[in-house]
Amino acid sequence: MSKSPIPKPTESELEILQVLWQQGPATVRVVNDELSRRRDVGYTTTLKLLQLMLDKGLVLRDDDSRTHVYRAAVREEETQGLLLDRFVDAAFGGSAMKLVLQALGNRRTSKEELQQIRTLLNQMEDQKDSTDKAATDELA
Amino acid sequence: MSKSPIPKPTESELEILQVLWQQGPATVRVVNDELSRRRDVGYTTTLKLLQLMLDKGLVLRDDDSRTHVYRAAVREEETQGLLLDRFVDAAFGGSAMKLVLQALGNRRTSKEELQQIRTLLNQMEDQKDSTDKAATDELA
DNA sequence: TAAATCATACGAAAGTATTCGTAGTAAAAT
DNA sequence: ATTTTACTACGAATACTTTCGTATGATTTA
Repeated sequence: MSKSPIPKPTESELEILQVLWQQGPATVRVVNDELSRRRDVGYTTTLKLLQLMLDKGLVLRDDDSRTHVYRAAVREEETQGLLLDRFVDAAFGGSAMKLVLQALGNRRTSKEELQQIRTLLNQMEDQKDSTDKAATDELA
Repeated sequence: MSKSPIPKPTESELEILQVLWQQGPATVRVVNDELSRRRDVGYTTTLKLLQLMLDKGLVLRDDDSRTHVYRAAVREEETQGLLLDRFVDAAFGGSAMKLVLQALGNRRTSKEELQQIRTLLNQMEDQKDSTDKAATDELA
């Protein structure tokens, strides 16, 4: 069995996934109410989108009761990672570094956040060191 | 006169912009040859795309000679910044930090690149310090 | 100079995404 | 019990993107 070939969500679908990731399983009405806070969108539009997403395997639904409950079928980090890869290719010619520098540079970032990144950086360097050592040991 | 409302480039248009940013002004043929290195694309398709981009104001062209020369009308960093903002909203619910952590986390990044980020981080902290000090001075 | 090559313009088909109207039906309100 | 409200299904209109074929004309080659 191979992993399901779930397609890349479109922009609208992503909007819905955000709601489901944030709120957990929800009815069409709840999703639509949430979307409506941001922009004008008809109920049946949201319904149709959720139905299409069900077909694509992006969401699952519980239709035990008449009012169906939808939930995300794809994990947040995984999906974001996938989209990020594509985006880095499309907009930054594949250079994740350029993207990171842009994201950090042109933006107000709090000290706490900077520290968070620093911590991650340290972890990565540590790991790289041990990797390098392992590689050296290999050769010995 | 207000600034032109140049639309967000589509994925194909972005591909072309990448070429123009990298190579500088180029003919349709050059752009198409470059695109063809990556995927199968007809000459008139590239031509049409460039013509549409001209309409939208994404590129400019010099048609003094029969073989037109196109060049990007939008700057690379600016466009990337714009797209990045949209992407952060669409895929990361507006959290640039989550994006950066993802980008750094799920990827092999060289020591040099890590150092590059560290340097940027230091610059940002310095700037933040001086800003804080200025704000403090204000209050005194 | 005739034929082949190379270029642009443009219409239109094909593909994909988004939106909404309408029909049908179940549940709730009166 | 009848009316009103809430929900799903589905077709179809609209919009946007991408792709290509064909017409037309200029330039180069034989």
